[in-house]
Amino acid sequence: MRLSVNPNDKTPIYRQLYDQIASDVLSGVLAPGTPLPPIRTVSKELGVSMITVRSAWEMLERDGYLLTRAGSGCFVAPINETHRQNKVDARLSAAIDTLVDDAKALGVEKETLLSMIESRFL
Amino acid sequence: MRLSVNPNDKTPIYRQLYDQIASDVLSGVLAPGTPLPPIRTVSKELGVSMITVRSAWEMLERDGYLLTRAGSGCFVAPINETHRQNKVDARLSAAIDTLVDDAKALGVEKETLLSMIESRFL
Amino acid sequence: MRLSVNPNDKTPIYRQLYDQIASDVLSGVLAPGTPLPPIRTVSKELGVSMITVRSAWEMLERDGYLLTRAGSGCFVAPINETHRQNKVDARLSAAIDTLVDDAKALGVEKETLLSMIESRFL
Amino acid sequence: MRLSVNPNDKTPIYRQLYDQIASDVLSGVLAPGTPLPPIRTVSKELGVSMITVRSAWEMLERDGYLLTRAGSGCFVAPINETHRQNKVDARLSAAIDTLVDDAKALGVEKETLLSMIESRFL
DNA sequence: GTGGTCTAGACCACA
DNA sequence: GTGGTCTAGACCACC
Repeated sequence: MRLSVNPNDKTPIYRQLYDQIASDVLSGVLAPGTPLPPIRTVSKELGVSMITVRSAWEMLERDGYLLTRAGSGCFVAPINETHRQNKVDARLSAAIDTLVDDAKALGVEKETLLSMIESRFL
Repeated sequence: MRLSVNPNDKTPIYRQLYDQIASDVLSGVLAPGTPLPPIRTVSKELGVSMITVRSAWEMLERDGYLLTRAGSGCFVAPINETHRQNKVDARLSAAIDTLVDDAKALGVEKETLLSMIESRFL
Repeated sequence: MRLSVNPNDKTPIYRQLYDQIASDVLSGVLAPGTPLPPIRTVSKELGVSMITVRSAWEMLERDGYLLTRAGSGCFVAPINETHRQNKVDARLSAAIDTLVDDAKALGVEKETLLSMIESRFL
Repeated sequence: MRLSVNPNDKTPIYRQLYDQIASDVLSGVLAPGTPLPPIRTVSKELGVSMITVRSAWEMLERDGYLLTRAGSGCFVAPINETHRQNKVDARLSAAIDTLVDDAKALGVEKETLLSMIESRFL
């Protein structure tokens, strides 16, 4: 698992961490049961405060991506395959809706948009 | 021109205003030279502070979407066609990059993504 | 709205705050749209850190009890009546299940339990 | 005696063990004098650390539920009938107070609460 | 003025 | 060792 953080990005650090781990869980890169490195370790390696890391972990647990066992650490939560698929769809759908609405507002044709996307998908 | 604002949305109000007007200018819905309603009118109709409206207007002027003529109000700025096209492309490109990166991180295939988008484009 | 906190209680302070406000929203004591006092004010009055208060507020927003508008403050969220009733039921049901399981494990009869409860309900 | 443990539960493991045994002693399922399995056995069967089991046992001994005879292991402590009844009452009373306070805070009527409880007691 | 985020410490409970 | 909670500051964006 490779975590990285861009402090200059306008999206909050804890959000960047959340997104990376959530993606890895949803894509299967992080298998259920996998232990995560201790908060303090992540904190040191990324050069951010423990609390910032914790904040991301807490959101991840709330949303069902992680399980934490006090005293032993955090683990990737088991996830039902249909449930996983639903979450992937939901996440993509939201992003797509935003993009499509934007394209419509700008008066961009469907074909134009699709070809732009295709060319980006390498 | 129809402006609307959702105070509960997480995106700042001045940003919501900015985006709507910028889109309308770029798509041609608002033709160059079109006068905008006075700030105080917009402020009252939307129920937001004049300061908020002004900050959106200032940003739009800074980015070349509006012109202020002292004493007569704000007008949609003239815009060069290639310039317009560049801005549309830039804006869409950013959104597309985000979406494509997200799709990749989630392990979604190009075909799946394209078909999802196409179905949304009604 | 009267908030109070007991630092000696084993339940975390942010949880105590959460419970009080959630109850007041669910019972109707806090009507939708009611503005909450600023975090800093609550923080000072209760003698706890701003962050502790924020943590409670954040949970409340996540769970749909509060809406926050950056720059203007936090407000009690609108709530559908059936939704409200569901939440009340869910919360009581969980507490009841715990109690009944406990009573069963201790070998206490239904009648005994009911009379104990009735006598407490003044 | 059936002990079980859920490591994902938020209540500490030693507490889960404590509660189960205390309940069994108070309800009479575990009669005074009954020997408990050795700590190492419990530890292996439940997949938890010996230290965790020992800390539960120590707490149970401290609270008068168990007796340790050096060299022969742990046994359920003798218990006076009135003493037993007092402990049962104290434990239930605390749980009831919490529930009733919660119900009051939520504006739930006594009758509603009692009927909810009765229906759960099958 | 408001809330949102972050830091650098600290203490406790749990395993 | 681990995570859970809390403090006392700070800076920023928004209204």
